[in-house]
Amino acid sequence: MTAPSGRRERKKAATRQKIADTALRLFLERGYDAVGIREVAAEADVAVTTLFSHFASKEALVFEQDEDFEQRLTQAVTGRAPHELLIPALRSEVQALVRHCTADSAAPIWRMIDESPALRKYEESMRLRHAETLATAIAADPELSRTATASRTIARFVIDAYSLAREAAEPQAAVDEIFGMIEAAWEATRPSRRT
Amino acid sequence: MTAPSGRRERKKAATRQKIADTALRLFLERGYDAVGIREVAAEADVAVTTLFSHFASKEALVFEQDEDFEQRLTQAVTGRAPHELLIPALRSEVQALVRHCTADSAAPIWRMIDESPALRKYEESMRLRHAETLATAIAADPELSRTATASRTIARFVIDAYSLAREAAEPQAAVDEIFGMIEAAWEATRPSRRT
DNA sequence: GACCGTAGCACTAACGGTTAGCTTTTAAAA
DNA sequence: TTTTAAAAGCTAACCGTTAGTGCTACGGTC
Repeated sequence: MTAPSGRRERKKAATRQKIADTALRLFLERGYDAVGIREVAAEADVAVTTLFSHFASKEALVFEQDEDFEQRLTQAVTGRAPHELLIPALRSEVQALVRHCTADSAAPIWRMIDESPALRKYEESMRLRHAETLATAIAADPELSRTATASRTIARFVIDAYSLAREAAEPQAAVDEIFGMIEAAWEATRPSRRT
Repeated sequence: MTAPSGRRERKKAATRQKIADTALRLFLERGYDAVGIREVAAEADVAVTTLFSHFASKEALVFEQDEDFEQRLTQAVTGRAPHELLIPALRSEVQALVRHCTADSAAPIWRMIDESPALRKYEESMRLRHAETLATAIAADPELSRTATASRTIARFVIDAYSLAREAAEPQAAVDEIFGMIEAAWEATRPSRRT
């Protein structure tokens, strides 16, 4: 029960991947709204219930690897070198993430997302989850020692930076501009010391 | 056609109000998820299609007067006294909004919202709409003259302040804390002058 | 006051995402 | 091998939402 040793896991992962690939392909070919769940399931040769045992909702099919995103952000906090400053670390991670999702190859997917209200909504609440996770990581860092509110706030601001930059005319420049503001906000929360 | 003169409008408004009141009552009595649209319509004595001609979705029944919220925020920008500073004006407006929705009388409604994922999602995307509206108001103010990105960013931050403070242990204090950060971020965007 | 145009509402029937209940397959453990 | 439980399947339904179609009554016009 504690040592899951192989084949079953591989098959499950394969099924999951096949569903995700099929879904994305159909969505890009004919539009997200024009493709039904029953159709995706049929094309991936699985039952509808199987599809929903792998993905919580139709929208989740599109944001298949959103956990990567979440982990990269928290990694930027928890995995940074000793005494490496928080904001610059987050800035370069967000820079990378924005570059990644404004790349030409990702364009059709994001166009699809922007065009579907359901997908936009889903992404928005995903971002809030990510902000909460990031806030927890920031609040847990003993080097930083900020209040819970300050941690949550900065986390939100960082996620906002990602979201705003992605939609800006010049994403890279927008990241820099917004992080200038975040840097200032962060400095304003520096706890007063007695040293 | 241009002079809507009375009875029809009153009847329509009455129907709308009756639906909203009935829905809210049922939702609070038995829980948002436990009450179906068909049931709300029956209790309000209208057809389901009528209900949907007044409200775009089930969630919209709960956020009936969200336009007030939006207008109060933009008013805080466009309607402030000459030379009155932007951030303090927004701060007191957000302070008022937070006080309003953390009042005891509003508690059951917000508890209901917090407990329903659908309602949370809906509120989240509502907030993004509000942020965009606010951003437009800020960008349009000639006294401020900030970039489009800076305007959007500050607008997001302000909406974040509202949302974070509402959930904080001490909402009023949280507003002050977050607005301290926003103030700093805003200062960082001050356009360089040649005076 | 009679006459249209149309806004508001009703009804039925359906569509699409999602879930519950129950059975079958199949990998892993004994 | 036998047992067990996870993974997958099928059916049938629930619920929010919408299309299609008509009826009714109000508002403006002659």
